Amino acid sequence: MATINEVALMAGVTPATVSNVLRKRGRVGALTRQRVQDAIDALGYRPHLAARALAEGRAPTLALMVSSIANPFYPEFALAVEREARESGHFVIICNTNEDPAMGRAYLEQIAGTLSEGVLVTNANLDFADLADTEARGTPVVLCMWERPEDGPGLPCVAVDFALAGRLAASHLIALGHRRIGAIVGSKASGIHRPRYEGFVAALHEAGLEVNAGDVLHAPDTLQGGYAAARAMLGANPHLTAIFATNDLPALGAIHAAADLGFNVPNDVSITGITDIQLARESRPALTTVAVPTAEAAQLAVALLRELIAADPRPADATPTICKTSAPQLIVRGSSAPPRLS
Amino acid sequence: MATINEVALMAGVTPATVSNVLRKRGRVGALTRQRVQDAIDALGYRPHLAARALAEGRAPTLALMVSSIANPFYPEFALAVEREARESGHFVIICNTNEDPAMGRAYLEQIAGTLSEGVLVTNANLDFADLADTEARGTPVVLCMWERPEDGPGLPCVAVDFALAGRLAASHLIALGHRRIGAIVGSKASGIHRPRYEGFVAALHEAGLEVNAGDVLHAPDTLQGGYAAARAMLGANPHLTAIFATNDLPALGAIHAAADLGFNVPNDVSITGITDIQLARESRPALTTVAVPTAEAAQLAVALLRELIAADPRPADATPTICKTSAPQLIVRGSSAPPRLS
DNA sequence: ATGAAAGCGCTAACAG
DNA sequence: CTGTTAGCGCTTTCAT
Repeated sequence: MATINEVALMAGVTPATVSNVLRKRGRVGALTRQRVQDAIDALGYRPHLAARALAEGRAPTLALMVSSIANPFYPEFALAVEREARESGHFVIICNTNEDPAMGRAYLEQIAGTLSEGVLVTNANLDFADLADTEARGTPVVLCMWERPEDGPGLPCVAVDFALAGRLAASHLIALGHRRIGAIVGSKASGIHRPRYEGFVAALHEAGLEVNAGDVLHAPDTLQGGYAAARAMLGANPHLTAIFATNDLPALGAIHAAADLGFNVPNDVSITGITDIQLARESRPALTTVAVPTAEAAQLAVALLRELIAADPRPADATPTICKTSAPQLIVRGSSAPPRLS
Repeated sequence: MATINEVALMAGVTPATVSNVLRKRGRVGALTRQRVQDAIDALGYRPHLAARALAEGRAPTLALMVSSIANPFYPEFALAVEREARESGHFVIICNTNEDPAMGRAYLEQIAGTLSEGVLVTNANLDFADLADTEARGTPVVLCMWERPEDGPGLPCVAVDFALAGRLAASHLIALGHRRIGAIVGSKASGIHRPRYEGFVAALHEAGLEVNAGDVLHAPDTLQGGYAAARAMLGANPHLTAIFATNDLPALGAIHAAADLGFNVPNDVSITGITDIQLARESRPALTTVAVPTAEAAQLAVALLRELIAADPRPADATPTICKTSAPQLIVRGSSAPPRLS
């Protein structure tokens, strides 16, 4: 790897001039610039990013904390994050915590502020204290897609109106004529998917419908989780005509369960999800769901992170920014229909 | 962010001693070590990774080049890569090329050797010349899951026996009694999935079966691609009793197409894929496929990369290592069955 | 318009 | 066992 010194030597200038050429700082003669450029090309010189980071007192990367990139939701999110991060020349380091707070802490301690200039956190099961520490140590942290900002660690956050998402899905089912609607609620950690469920409940109440406790099941936020829950639910309550799930994956699992039990989806039972992951439109029947602005959230989160980085040193005691995405939107597909007349 | 100097100052020692404590180099008195440790704790000191990288002449990250992390295959792969990379203290930077060679080049030029110590390449549609340049500039590059090492850029490679994979899937269908088998072959770039298809053809020939040119369709390596291809294929050749796809995603698409055309899978038509992505076992009917050792390949690739990094300066004119994974394995699920008697 | 010099935070000899 | 000294490659005033 050629260094800036070698380039300078070859071009007969000092490293400072080479640096100026590189940063396009203008204050360089056309002829000199050409000589430098030639040397760069001849040597195949590329600036050493770690060195540059050190000299500039910044870091060229952002850390993206997720529980597992293999969870189908995150790849789409990560892609959008990377795209936006590139705008400011940042690279994205992907940090899988595997749901283990200790692993999350290890990541934060190692790279926050030393290799990554900022940290983006989605549902990675991290200790709030670790996040607060990171922030206190001077590295901006932004939460994204957090269910309830008000219950969080009090950090800057990009919020999605998940309550509205729940409400939209429920209203759709109600409008179709469903009166007995089961709910599969993500159970991971405490409170996850609470707002979605609350939106669901609110919509039912407004329509004068009861939420039967027996029709609400908590389940892991996975296909299998939804499958098991739906199986149990449909087995116990054959009068249900619809199932509301707080996430797409369990909803998809519920569709499988219904099929296995001999129910036709959507004619015997309607099923809805929330998020609109790729798979939602690609499975059969395609899933009626409430699309959450994933890419927009990612973009806003990175932009916010960037602002915080630029605002260094951050104004003390400022209340953390909460930034809202545009509203979630109902997407009607093949998994919902009016209930059978019976 | 506290620096090593501040720690040293507080502990009444020099930075060198602090460094020794950090690296557990032993040559430090118990009492001094304690004082240093206390200072570290008091200050919340964390070593600056960029600085360390610069001083050590190495980089703390590995670059993972993929075309798009949103392609369902990569997340599983990336997860395994990260897991293995952590073993040597490396972080993983995810580089989505979006199928654009120019974008791939930009990534390589920027981070190879300056922020990343090594580059892991899967199917990211990169110019071979760019890879060769990267390698020539001194940054180890390892190819992984490459279809045909012999046709590649002549770089170290972790190879999967994809021909065998094709053969296994085909043999399975033949053993079930299928005689007229269609093929959906990934068409992205030239030659992708060639070995898989060749394995398929070989198995058919050995069984004395013809490959009817009309029964072979090229399709994009996606669900929709497989859907369209299968629809066309089943529409034109109703005598087909099975479809062999060179990848899981198109196979899954084919299942949907068959269903939409009123065919029962597997009773009217059997369908097989290759890879065994998560979705293969989670969709209905679950996909009969040939599992490729994804995690193992990732692990081997990172290990190989590590070796090459350690072997710096690499022995010139050494022929690039080719490292083989264990064999792919047939996984029979619900999408394949004997053909109807008729 | 270009050069000289200092320093970012850390590590790695080598001395003592 | 601990301190001294020199960088790693780059940027950035401040001179000239």
